[in-house]
Amino acid sequence: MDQPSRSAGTVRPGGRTARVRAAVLEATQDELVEHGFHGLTMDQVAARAGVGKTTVYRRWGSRAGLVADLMTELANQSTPYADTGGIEGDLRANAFSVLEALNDGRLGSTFQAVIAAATSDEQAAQALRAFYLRRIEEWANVVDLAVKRGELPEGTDGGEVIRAISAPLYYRLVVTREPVTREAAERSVARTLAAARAGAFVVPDSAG
Amino acid sequence: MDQPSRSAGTVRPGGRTARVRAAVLEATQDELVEHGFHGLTMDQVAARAGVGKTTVYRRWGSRAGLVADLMTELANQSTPYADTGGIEGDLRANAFSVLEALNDGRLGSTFQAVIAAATSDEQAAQALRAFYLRRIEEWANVVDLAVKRGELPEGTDGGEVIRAISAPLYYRLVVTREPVTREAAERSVARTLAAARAGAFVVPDSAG
DNA sequence: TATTTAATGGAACCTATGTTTCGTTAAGAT
DNA sequence: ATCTTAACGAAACATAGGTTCCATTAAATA
Repeated sequence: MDQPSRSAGTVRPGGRTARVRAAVLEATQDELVEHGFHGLTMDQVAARAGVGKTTVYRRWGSRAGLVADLMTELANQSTPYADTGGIEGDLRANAFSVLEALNDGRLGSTFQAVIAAATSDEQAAQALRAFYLRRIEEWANVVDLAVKRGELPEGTDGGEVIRAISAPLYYRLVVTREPVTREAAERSVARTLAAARAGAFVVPDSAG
Repeated sequence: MDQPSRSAGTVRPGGRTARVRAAVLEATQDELVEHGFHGLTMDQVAARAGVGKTTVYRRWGSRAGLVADLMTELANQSTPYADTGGIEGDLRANAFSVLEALNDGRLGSTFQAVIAAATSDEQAAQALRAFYLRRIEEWANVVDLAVKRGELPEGTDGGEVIRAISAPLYYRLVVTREPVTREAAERSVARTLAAARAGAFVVPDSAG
């Protein structure tokens, strides 16, 4: 096979190629909603997208390649951090955006699929890591702003605060598989904020 | 096919049947370490276990069935909660036991596999949920003891505290796929404890 | 130790998944 | 408008993954 996903689609990305990609990613999401990552097949995706399966294999190579590309696509649509004027509002905005994403049929299924894929596929793992590290970095800004406003102690690690907001929600989604509720999101904010105010997110070697 | 994993192995569980199960679960773990859940095949497992593949299909039915059984087996080996005499020591003991498990080649691979399987298989999802809810319930005791000793506020939700200890570690393992370090475990304890002392884990309707 | 039959396992079998071939279509360039 | 060839897709093909059949082995019981 000619290199999947490398050569194909780069020289003439316009028109047909773009339409094929959109249709395939769309179909992939639909299939993930209905069958999960384990039940995802290249064949079904191709059929659903109205595209030759040869094309799907050529450009994406494998199921993991499909979900990795999907994740990359989502990364590009990432929304900027909120600025509500106060750290509590900002963190709530962050928690609720995660909450909504996880409970959205299409997005939630997609996240779970990529998480599953990433456990045994390096390509998917990288797409996943890239997505979250970018998102964390983006939202860490709200913490820096809060520190400047004097709402949180000097040296508070923004990235860690943002991780702490999301962690309990993903833990419920993927580990204990309990419903990810609005209350869970609110509690996560309250607890993270309590710890942050107590200085538990201050890193040893960062005093400016 | 006769009902997989229902009828088989229950009437004559001694001798050969037990040896087959042990060999198959052992082989499953080995395969998970080497190839991950996606690369796990019934065929390979059977060959590695030195067992007919018919047997594997008959008793476990699918890859998800294998990892679900593996998880059930681990649940039975679950160790009781620590009692170091202080809540900080107890929570550290909990965090370190999670840390060790996730960084252990065999256990870590197994957890990741079950998590992956659970995203699209209900049997695996149930085994996973059962394992963690049991573990959480078990360790929640250390929080109740701490409340009785006056170390934490009345009404502190033990299950939630234990979840909060683990969550950041699993989040790193499975979502951002960053290394799960000793420092991460220690930070998790410090932050959870700070929030707990501030009363952020007190549930509204539980004052005794 | 003999009997019954649960449980196993080799081998043949089948289907879905993945690959290769090659003719057709249309993007991009002139 | 014409040309070049990237990209697509139908169909034939290969094979790994999963299933069925039935003879063999050995638990459990007396």
